[in-house]
This record gives sequence, C-alpha cells and structure tokens, in this order.
Amino acid sequence: MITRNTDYAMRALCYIAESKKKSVTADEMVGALRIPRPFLRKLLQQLSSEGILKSFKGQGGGFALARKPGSVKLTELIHIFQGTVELNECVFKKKLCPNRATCRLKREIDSIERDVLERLSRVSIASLMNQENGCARVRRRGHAG
Amino acid sequence: MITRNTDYAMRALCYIAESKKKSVTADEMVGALRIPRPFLRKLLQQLSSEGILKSFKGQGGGFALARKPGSVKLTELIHIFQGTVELNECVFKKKLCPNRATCRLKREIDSIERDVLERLSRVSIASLMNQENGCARVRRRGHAG
DNA sequence: TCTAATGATACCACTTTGGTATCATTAGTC
DNA sequence: GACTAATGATACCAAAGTGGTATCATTAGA
Repeated sequence: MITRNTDYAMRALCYIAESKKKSVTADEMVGALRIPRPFLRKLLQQLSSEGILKSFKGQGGGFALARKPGSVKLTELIHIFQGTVELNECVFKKKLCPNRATCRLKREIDSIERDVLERLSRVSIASLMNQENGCARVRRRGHAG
Repeated sequence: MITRNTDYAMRALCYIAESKKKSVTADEMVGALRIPRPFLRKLLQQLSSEGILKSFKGQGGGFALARKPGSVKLTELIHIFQGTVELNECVFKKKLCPNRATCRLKREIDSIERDVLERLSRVSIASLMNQENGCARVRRRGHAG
C-alpha cells in the first residue's frame, strides 16, 4: 500500500527539514538513512522535478525543501510515487454493476478509502519533525519496528 | 489493496448465499458474475479448502456455504487471497529505527491500518446480501461503478 | 458407462517494485 | 583551466505479485 519509494521519501524529507544546513547531499543521507545510493538519488530527483525539493548542482550542492514542511503531505508523496490511492478498483468499470451486493461492497470500500485518505493527508513533514513539540526531547531512542 | 481474487470471492459468496438452491455450480456463476471460468474455479476450490465453502462432486454437484453468512468477513477473504493486510511494511524490520520521525511515521500508519482492519472486518457476506433489510426491494438496478 | 461436476497442479504473461549502471551537466576550488 | 564534487537524465534488470489458462484426475449421478 505504501511503497518504499514513499516511505524513503518521507524519511529523507524529514531529514532535510531537520538539518541545519542550507542543503543536504544525497551521500549524507545515504549514510544516515541507509538507503541504497542510486535508489535514493533517483528518488530525490523525482522530488526535485515535482517541486518539493530544490536542488543545487556542483560542489557544495545538494537538496533543500522548496516548500514549507507543513504543506508536504503524505498523500502527495503517495500520489507522486504510486499514483492514485485506491483500495479497490471496481471490476465493472463502466458497465452496470450486476447486482446490489456488488455495488454495496464498492460503497463500503469507497467509504473506508475516503477515511484513509483523510487521515493520510493529515500527516505532513512538519507533523513528523522532531522540533514539532516538546515531548520529543524526552524520548531517548527509536524502538524496533 | 483489494485484489480481484478477494473481490470476485466476495461476489461469488454473496451469489451462493442468496441462491435458493442447495448448491450452485461454477458454470452458473461464470454466467451470472462474468468471471473467467478457470479463474473462478480455482478461487472456489481455495474457498472450499479453507472451509468457507463445502463442495459436492459429480453430477448435480456444486458449492454451498459451509458457515453462516454473518461469520464470513471481508478480512478473512483478504487474508486467504492476499496474506496480511499491511499498509506499510516498516523498512527497518528488526533493527532500531534510526530516528524518531521514522517511528512516528510507523505509528501513524499503524493506527490508520488498525482502523481500516476494524472497518473491513465489519463487512460480511450477510451485510452485503439483498435479504438483509427491506430497502433492498426498492432498488431496481445497480449503478455504474 | 457416460457425463457433469469438482480437485489438483502446472504454467504463463504482464505489471509493479526495488534496485543498478552509465553518462552528461553544472559549479566551486586550486 | 583542470579537477572534482555534486546533481540530471536515462536505460536497464531481477524478483515478486497478479490475473489468467490449460490439463488431467477424481467423483458421483443418470
């Protein structure tokens, strides 16, 4: 449902957002986030071309956020890397559904799907950043996931 | 997220549940539900081996529900045909998550996932059947989906 | 015995996903 | 101006999942 592209992108964007530097290089993130180098590079380029990151070429270059962390939502990343978020693509696309149970199933799924999208759209880079609220400082380490 | 196997299975089970006959043949459902014959057959066999359907071989045979329609949940079908329902498989499986944002992302996704599962588990064969409540009789046909 | 049905199994094509490799381009630094 | 550290662009590849096909074996009623 959420692919590595999206997952990695979210982590990389958080890393960039939390960095004090003007720009962060791909290599720095490879070390910090344990993402395969060529894979991460391709991913960052996509984010650049989508206008989420801005890039600086040449020595001393790297990537920086092009927009405010609060405006970059998880749903947007999913859209970029995975296309539409659909829990179920109705088998009977343009035709009439053959019976009521069929339509009802679709209605249920659609309703759940709307909720999921609503909740995913509330997750942004900002909402995942360490700086967001004070309770962050209490935690010492991450836990096994 | 929800594959054709699961979708078809749900429709087929509803069809069987609504049938007045003691058992329904695969061929009858092929005509009614527009599912490719060999594909439906494989699917019905899986449902039989999982104990959701019981089958009768030989002439006059077919399939019938092995359990009450209310006990067959959408989540169970998803489990059979697609394995676990996971919105996101954490990239850092057994290791410690490298930072807090990572864990927080996982927590958000997990929470959404739990909600989805809860709602999917409320959908059963019974809840999709025509007989379930009176309003069914008013509707004349399905609509385009 | 014939035939209508399911059981079992093997196979296949297409798409998505995750990842690699290569070369071109840009821009600081010596 | 050459060197080098960085991104841009593009093409390629392997594994897995999905959707579907084909074939033969088995069962049981007429």
